[in-house]
Amino acid sequence: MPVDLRLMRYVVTIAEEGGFQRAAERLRMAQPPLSRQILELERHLGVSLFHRRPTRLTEAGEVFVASARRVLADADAMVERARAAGRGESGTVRLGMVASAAHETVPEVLAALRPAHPDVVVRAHEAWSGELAAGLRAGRFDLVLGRTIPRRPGLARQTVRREPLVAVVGPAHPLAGRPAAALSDLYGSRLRLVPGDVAPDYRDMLLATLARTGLEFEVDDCQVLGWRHLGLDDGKSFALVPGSLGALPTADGVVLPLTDRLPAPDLELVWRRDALPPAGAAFTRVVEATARERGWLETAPGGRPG
Amino acid sequence: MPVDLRLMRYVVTIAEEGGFQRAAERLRMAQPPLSRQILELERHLGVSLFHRRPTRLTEAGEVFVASARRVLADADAMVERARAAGRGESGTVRLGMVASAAHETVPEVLAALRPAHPDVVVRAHEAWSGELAAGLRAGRFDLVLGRTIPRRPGLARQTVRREPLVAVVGPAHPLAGRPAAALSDLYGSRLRLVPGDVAPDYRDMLLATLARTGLEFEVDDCQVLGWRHLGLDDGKSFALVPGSLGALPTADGVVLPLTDRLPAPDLELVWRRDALPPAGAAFTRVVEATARERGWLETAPGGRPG
DNA sequence: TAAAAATACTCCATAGGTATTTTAT
DNA sequence: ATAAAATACCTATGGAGTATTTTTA
Repeated sequence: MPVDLRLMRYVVTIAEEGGFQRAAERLRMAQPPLSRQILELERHLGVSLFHRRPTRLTEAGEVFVASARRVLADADAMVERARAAGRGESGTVRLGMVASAAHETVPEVLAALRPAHPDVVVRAHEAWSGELAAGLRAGRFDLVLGRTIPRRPGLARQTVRREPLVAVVGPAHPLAGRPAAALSDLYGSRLRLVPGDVAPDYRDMLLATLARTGLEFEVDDCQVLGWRHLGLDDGKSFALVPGSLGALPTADGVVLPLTDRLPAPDLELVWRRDALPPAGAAFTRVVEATARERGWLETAPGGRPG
Repeated sequence: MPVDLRLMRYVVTIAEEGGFQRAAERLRMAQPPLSRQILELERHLGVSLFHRRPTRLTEAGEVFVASARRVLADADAMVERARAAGRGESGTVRLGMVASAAHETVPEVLAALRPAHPDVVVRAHEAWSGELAAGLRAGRFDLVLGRTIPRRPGLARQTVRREPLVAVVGPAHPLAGRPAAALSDLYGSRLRLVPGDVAPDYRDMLLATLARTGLEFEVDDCQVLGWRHLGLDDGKSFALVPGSLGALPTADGVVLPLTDRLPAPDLELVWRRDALPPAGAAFTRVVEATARERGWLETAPGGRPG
């Protein structure tokens, strides 16, 4: 005979009402089954919980009631917590993101998330585009913020931010110090590019955008990964990065806005349609609201990439 | 539909086994009813707890399981705690005691109780015999340690300590400083006695014992109650107290052992047979053991009062 | 296609109801 | 004498079983 919550409620109610009859009324039942249930419970426990006539708790009954109150309150709270988790009000989001989102976009989203969903924990991991797509498919990420995550059936996405590309040159570069430059000014400089094995789609997208300008650049792959090791100190190399990353202080780079207003690939939030936890859904709603508030989606003057 | 412990056990087991079939086996039941119960629970909560094929917890399920484990452990512990309370391993004993027990007897009993029953709390109140008997009848005390509690049907008792009376005199009394005295040496001194309204039976018992000696004493009631205000400084008064109280340092008294070895009324533990809490029963067992160990029941040379 | 969960139905154990007796004040 | 709890017996809800279908990896 399991001691279940129903019996705990019975004992607590009898203790509160000070009698079986009144307790039975409050429990919307008749007195005899209540008496019988308690007697069976007492027999099962091997202790009597109540003195009878008048009805008063025994020492064991006091102990039982004290614990039962805790258990009942816990059980109630549990139901509410589970429902809240189902609504995405608590839980963990495993977020993968490119470096160009980690600098400005994600911190602003997290700042908006905290007051709205204080019990949602975000575990953010920075990774290259290739790793993001793979991690999403393998279930290591719930959500991914990236720029050229391939479209596949089963993946849902939402554009988060459109922004222009800016050039970064080393301090020794002839254009260093200029307030802005046209892409044609950089002709003859070498384009330092992320290697194809870690972000093939991003690399292809960037090269396609450049191809549309009609200008051809010598391309040189970065050997040391990371936005802080672009290798620009030779005075004749440049890199192209999304505008929101341009403000990031780098060890060897000087930002050079482009008058061409070349668009960077859209920053998108991507998730597996069949595996989005409720907290992740809440996260997407916050991202959407933040993007609208900050005007991240207003099309840049240079147009958007097709 | 109440979320009871049975359903919690189901969810926890499915989570642990990683599947409905294996969980059903461990729960000694068939798989279909288990599936149905979980589906109904999920419908009731408005959240799904498991992803199916493969079976894995949702965020809400994680929350549910974490809470359910706590609740189940609490419920189990509750049953054990209630049983322990029923065996007297925890609980509160409301003890009434005369001052002559508070000094030496009760502290030694409590010292023996603590290691044996660490969760039994004793609330000890010092009171005169009359108040002890009344408090016991009224249910204010579970147990009473007194010397002349009247015998009544429904009251159970157990002798705790037999000891001789000693005389106490003031520093100015002619016998002060003597190592001992015979009762006859005190002839002519005034007997300071507890007033009849607070301890009538004790007073009567003492006077009867004295009457059997053949000596008659002038009797003078104490006006200020308390063993520290015997009023002995006139140099011609004395009091008679149980021996274990004689060692108590008093402001105005000097102990004078009696060669007559007059027995004090037995110190007895008394309780209502119908209202002894389990912790009280444990207390009586400890008292009995302590009395045996300390030799409190060895009859004093002077014999015992009949 | 094979393994696992969901559906359809059936049954029965037990929580609860009604009538009555017992018990303690 | 009366009020409250216990006992006896009955009813029916819902939890569990068996057979089967559906699903997706």
